[in-house]
Amino acid sequence: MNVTTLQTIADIINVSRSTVSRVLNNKWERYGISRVTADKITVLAKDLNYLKNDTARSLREKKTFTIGVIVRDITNPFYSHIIKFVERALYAKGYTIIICNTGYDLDRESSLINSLISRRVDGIILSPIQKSIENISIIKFRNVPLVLFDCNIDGMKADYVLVDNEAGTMEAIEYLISQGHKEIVYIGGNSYDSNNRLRYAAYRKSMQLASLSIHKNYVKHGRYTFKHGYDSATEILRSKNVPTAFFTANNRIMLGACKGIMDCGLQIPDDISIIGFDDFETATMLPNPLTVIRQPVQEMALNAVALLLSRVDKTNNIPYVTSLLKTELVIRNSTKDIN
Amino acid sequence: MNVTTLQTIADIINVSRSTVSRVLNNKWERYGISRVTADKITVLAKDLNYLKNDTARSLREKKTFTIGVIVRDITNPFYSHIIKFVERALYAKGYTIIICNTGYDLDRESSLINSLISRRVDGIILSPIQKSIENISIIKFRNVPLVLFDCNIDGMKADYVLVDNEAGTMEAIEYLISQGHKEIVYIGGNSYDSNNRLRYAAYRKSMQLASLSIHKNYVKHGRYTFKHGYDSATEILRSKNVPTAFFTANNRIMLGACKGIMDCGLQIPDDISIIGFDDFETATMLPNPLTVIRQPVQEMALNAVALLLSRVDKTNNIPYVTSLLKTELVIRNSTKDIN
DNA sequence: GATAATTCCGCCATCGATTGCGTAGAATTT
DNA sequence: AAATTCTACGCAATCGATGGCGGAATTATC
Repeated sequence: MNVTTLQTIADIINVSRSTVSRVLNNKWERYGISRVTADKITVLAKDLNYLKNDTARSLREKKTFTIGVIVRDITNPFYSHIIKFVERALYAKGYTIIICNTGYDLDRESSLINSLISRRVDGIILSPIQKSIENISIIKFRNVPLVLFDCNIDGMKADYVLVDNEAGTMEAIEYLISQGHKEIVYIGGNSYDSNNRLRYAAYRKSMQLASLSIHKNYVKHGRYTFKHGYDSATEILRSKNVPTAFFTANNRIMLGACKGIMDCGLQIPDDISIIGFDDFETATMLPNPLTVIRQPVQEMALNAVALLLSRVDKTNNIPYVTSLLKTELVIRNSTKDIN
Repeated sequence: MNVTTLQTIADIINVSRSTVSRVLNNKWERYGISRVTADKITVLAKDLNYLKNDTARSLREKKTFTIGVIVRDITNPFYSHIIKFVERALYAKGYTIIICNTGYDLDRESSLINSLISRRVDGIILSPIQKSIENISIIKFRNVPLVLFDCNIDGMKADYVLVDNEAGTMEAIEYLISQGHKEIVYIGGNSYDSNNRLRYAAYRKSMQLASLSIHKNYVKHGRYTFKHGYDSATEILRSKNVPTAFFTANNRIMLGACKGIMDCGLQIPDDISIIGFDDFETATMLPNPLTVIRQPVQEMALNAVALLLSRVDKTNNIPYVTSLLKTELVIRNSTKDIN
């Protein structure tokens, strides 16, 4: 049950633990330790299966080589892919990540943040809930390096990694309009969510630019869930005014809407066209592959990591950066030209 | 930039840090500290935003309240759901989880395990690759509590959380047979993977029990990927012997196979029936909702957590436990009765 | 032979929190 | 008044690794 520590090794070879530490950290030359001693230590450490104690090292160094990553929903492929890339990039730099899932719960987010700070993580990558302003303030108050992604918090100066929601949405809506659609539905997320607000604003802007009016029943805000997409779609399709196209604000809503459309006995894209935010694996699996707005997931992850590490490494006061990435309209086959 | 420590508080109130520690850990009564002092300390700690330093505590207590969770592919919904439930359950018990993604890479798994042990995690939940035996030995050698899930390693005694692959597969195959299918394809994962081996064996057994022969081109082992499913399905469907039903060993393969079937111009379930392992969100989204074998994800997660914590808490030597959970055949509409 | 220059490494404080053991002073008992 | 019992804490060691400063021992130089 006894674990090998520096002292164990030091005692056997009859040197001090400083010497052992220096050797095992490859600093023996700098400290003028003879090759003979160094070799003895190296060999013995291997024989004893010595593994450094990171908690001790962290305490002493005031650095844990740990990054906290907080997302809203780990089961959403958008986030799980982000996590995958973030983990990979950070691991390559010697960091470990602690992943937290808020499930869009503000209290939970707050408590997770406190826990991460208690653990003295070297930085936090956070996909905040819109109302997270106070939680975020705590992080800043503690001077913990922070990168926010996927959500803009009004009035909160910080480093951000975001996509250009406006351009992405407008490209999609204009594409629909170019195909002759005039009755376009918007099914979005929480009305206070920044992504949703921006996407909605862009939708309105595009419609306005084309002098198209928006039927008031054609806008549904709600949760980013399958159910919301499904319910909204069926409600609209069962009303007397039936639109020709749908725009959905995320992958879950899109899936729900598709299902709703199909359950109403309508075909995509023959009866209804649809475009949504987020690409995902099964987008190509529906009877007609879905046209989507792809977010550059890997790039977002890498940018977030790079931004964070630049804060972690240097104590410099770079001005806050917002990395605004472009989306891509992936045209498949879920819209129909009705001109 | 200075952080509040116990000493900071102690100095201001003129007590020792022991006293502060005892108060903040709610042990002041036990140590006979007056309520007056206790209150002063509590109030001041709040005023100064004191947050305990977990690295220090971990070092002293030889306990980190951290659990490592290693999965093969975090972007697979099966694992991301497991993680979600594991995280939630452990968080409720005061633990934080470090998530690692091996991507089916053995070296990476080894290196991740070492890193977790260096960090002195209190336990590890591992979804191993089949060849992980040496990696696992390291964990056992270090005496780190361990639960393996989703994969059985031959000859490795340990705590396991598994599903009953045999019963689950047989139920599915027998269901197909009961519908009159005789030509049933098996598209599986890596031939050395225990899940795949068991599922394959069960498939053979069911076929044999029904006195059905297995065409040698009707068995495809490979990677657990969309591509493998797609390629296998199209290859088989383009050959001269066309089967009537497919069995697929996981969600990714199933999706690929479905796409392959559709791309060959065939309909599910009219032309081809299909059943696969793993339930997933989009299973209901295809033209015809997919009949699948559902693994009890939440139960698996909770069992793994419970098992692990029982090892962490007590130093007792409970004999190894294998928690074998039942699957459920979720009948939707991807198979056709051809009797 | 004495001093200077190397070579090689140890001492000890430090990071922050957590107890086991002990004790000063007040209160109470005999 | 002496002895005993409480009350209310403090002291100091400990967890394991790190690094500044210093110094003994050996070799080189004059």
